[in-house]
Amino acid sequence: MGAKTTPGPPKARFFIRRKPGMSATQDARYQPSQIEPRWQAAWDAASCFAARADATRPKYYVLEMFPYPSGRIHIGHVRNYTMGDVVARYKRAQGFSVLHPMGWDAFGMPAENAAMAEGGHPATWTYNNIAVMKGQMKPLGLSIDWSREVATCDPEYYGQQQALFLDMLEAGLVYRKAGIVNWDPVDMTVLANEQVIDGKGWRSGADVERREKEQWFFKISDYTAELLAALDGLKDWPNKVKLQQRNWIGYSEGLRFSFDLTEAAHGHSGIEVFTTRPDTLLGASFVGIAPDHPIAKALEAHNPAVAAFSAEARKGAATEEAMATGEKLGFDTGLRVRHPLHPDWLLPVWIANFIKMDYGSGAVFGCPAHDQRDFDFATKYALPIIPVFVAAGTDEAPLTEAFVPDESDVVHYLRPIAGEAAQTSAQAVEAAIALCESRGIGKGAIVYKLRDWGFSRQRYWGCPIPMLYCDACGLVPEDKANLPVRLPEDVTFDAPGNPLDRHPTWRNCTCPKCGGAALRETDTMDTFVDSSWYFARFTAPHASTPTDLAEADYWMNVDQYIGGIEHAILHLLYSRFFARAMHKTGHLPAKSIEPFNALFTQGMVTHEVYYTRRKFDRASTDGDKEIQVHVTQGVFHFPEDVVAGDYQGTRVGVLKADFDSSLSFAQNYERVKDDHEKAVVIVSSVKMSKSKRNVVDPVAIIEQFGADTARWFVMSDSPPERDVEWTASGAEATHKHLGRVWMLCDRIAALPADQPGEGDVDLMRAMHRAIADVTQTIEGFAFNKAIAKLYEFTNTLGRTKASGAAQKLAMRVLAQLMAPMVPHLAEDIWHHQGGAGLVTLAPWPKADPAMLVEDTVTLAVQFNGKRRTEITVPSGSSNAEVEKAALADEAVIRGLAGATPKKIIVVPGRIVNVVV
RNA sequence: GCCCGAGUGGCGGAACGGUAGACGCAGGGGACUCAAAAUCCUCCGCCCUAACGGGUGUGCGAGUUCGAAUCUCGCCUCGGGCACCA
Repeated sequence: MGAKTTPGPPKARFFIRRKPGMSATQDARYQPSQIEPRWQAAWDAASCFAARADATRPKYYVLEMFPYPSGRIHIGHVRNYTMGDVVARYKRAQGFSVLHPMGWDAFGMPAENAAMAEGGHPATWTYNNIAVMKGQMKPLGLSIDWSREVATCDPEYYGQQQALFLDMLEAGLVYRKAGIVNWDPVDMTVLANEQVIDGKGWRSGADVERREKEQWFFKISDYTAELLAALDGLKDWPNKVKLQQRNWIGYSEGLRFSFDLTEAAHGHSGIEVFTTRPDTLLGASFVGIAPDHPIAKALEAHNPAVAAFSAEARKGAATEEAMATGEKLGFDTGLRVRHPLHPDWLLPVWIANFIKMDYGSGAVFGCPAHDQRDFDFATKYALPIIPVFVAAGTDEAPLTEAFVPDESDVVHYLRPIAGEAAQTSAQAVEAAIALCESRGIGKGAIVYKLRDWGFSRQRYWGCPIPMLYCDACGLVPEDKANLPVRLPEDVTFDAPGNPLDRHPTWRNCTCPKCGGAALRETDTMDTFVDSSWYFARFTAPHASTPTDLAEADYWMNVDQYIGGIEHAILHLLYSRFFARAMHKTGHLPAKSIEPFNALFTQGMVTHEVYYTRRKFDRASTDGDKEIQVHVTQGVFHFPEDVVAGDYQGTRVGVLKADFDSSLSFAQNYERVKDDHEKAVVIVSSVKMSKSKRNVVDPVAIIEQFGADTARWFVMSDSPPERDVEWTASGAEATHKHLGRVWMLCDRIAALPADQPGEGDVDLMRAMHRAIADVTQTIEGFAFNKAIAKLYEFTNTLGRTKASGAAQKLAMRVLAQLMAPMVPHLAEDIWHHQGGAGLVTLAPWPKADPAMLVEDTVTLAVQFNGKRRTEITVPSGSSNAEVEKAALADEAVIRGLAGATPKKIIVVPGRIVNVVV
């Protein structure tokens, strides 16, 4: 931490003073390290957080996306789980029966990579990490029902996942087919389309190759239309997420029809295409097919020139460079098709690299005049460019680029198929589809970008797919009685590829159908399968079926789901599909096909980056010459090694090793500012990463300041959906504030209960206002505003002269309102103020509406909308009374200078506007 | 290229179309102290003024309105998502 005031923990340097009346057990200092473990033990002893299905109470299920057990908790985890915990504790106090579970997304490649790098077994690595991370999370005091903890790598979990798989297989939602897959050459496994980012594997970053392979698929396409339509019903999801899902599903409306080949080729008499622009059919100049189109494949087998071209086109399609430059490559097959509207009009058939086999039918008709991609292609290969329409009021002229107007713009059709000469393209498309259908040329069709989810992975550390290969019976599902199909423990990671393939005996098994010898499937499931149903498993984590319907019926749906925006597409779309599949197979009730009622996507925790520069010369070559080049390299520093501060308006730093604490920061900086190896440059906040060394370790924070400080800090200032910057001074200020609250509690506890005072009504008004505001802001996920209100109320309470009894009451309520954010401190205050039992179990306070009304109200007075002065009137004054009071005001009289106002607008409780 | 979102003090951020800058951080001044830390008081958008007070101000430009940070239109900048999708 770069604190320039207090570099170390706030220990022996505090001035300790005992006050009369201080309780014997209470020290004068706020010491979270003593308070926090004590109250955590008290919560455990009272099993405050065990979720019980209680038919007499409303339930509330709050869930944060479960973590991958990487080995250490991150400050982002702290923010994520604290948000969930604030909601859980608040809802519990509101009388809900709350389910707030935690588990581990425990399968996946890092465990295997660790086994490869360091030896050992993925299971050992994973379970060790879980133990460490759980140990780091526990001190946060999260109100989690740990009895429901699950790890997806536990056979108890993945065995039920296998049962679910078998049910889905039976329901026709799983199939196997050969297809072109995305192959990650580094991780040596298949990736889903969603896991390919800019042509690279989402984990390895390696260029993804296209390979043909037998794959297992989930039939997500059965639900495409529904998954799209149901997004509209998700009222409490961020629009951003719904939009991303909509784009991903990718809805297109158009016409599907065939071009007849002049001569049948390799058993094909025609080429089916899909188009969203049938209105441009008379602008056709070629038909393009994908290199993987069946006709192209057949030609390839007979023609080496086609084979050479296709090989080039396939290679190019996957590389980033090809996608960036967008170079169009084509090969004229020599085949010809007839235009459906004019059988004598022949069009050439080209193989083109920009056409994808897995969208539409893998073939398009090219209309260069109205599609930029086709235009580029036609220009390169000298194909005709025939305009179908022109902008309204213009004549036909040679095109330099494709003319693609907005679909709601009216254009003038030179070569219309149907409809008026002047119409929008949306109207023309509709008319063209109707005409084509009536003439038997194709059919209106809807096409989606979303494809089935290929989920087999050639890895060890995943859920085995419970299928067998029997010579006699073929592909056979494993008998449910034999589940779980366990991963073998004796595996090696000394060679690339899947260790299950290499295992000497694991594959050998008995066919449940015929009793003969069979071989197991060695592919395992994508880890996204594991996370697609864990929320349902939490409702009955130890049931002997995937779920227990009675429990699922009580607890589902997840009322509030909280997690990162990075899961907007993959995890959330898969989970929505799984919920439907689980309903179809009888594992979830109908109400749960949309499993997450409300979704909240939180921002990241960021930190500024500190670096110094190292300059040196390095030998290099320039052509044949040996030369010296000057190199500048940034050297990153950890926050705890830097003292940051302000120097002449710029935020800069000094390395702690160079810092002389007897001098001011400016003096320190002046000593190093001309030395680039010592003067620390600070760049604004970015996502924490190990390579930039701008990481803040939550464990260190908790040790230094306590869990409550960490919790309060990550909830304050920034709205939860936005990124929050972690600053050393901010964390320290938070700690000081909590210390002040603690001292205030101490002072109020020492007051005699019968001590008289004045301003009780004002204090009670402030208290009820605070209850109302904090309640409302927590409900709205505006935790930063809730905290601002708590600061305000604390300041009021700190200044009040009210009676002892009123102050004690206000202090107890303050503890209750703070409890969701800082539960340990709240318990301590509650205890010292004589609150009954645990504040965690106390019912949430209710604001008295009568106490929210003030006696008087202050109104601003404007002249023509500009604020001039303000007046105070009794609340409930009529508009006429307010107007009279305003006109009697000295500043208003002065401002009017004898003139008569044209109009006076009175907004009750808000404003008076005098129009002159 | 297409689709979203956001621009408010030195900083994080508040503001049912109604007193812009709540609350916090940082900073200035003061009290206490031999001193420091801690604590407390106080000031704090910018410009003019000794002060009272006035002007100006929510990325830029228009518009709607008695009144716009907020609504509409057009720009600019930044961030995010998708992308040879037929």
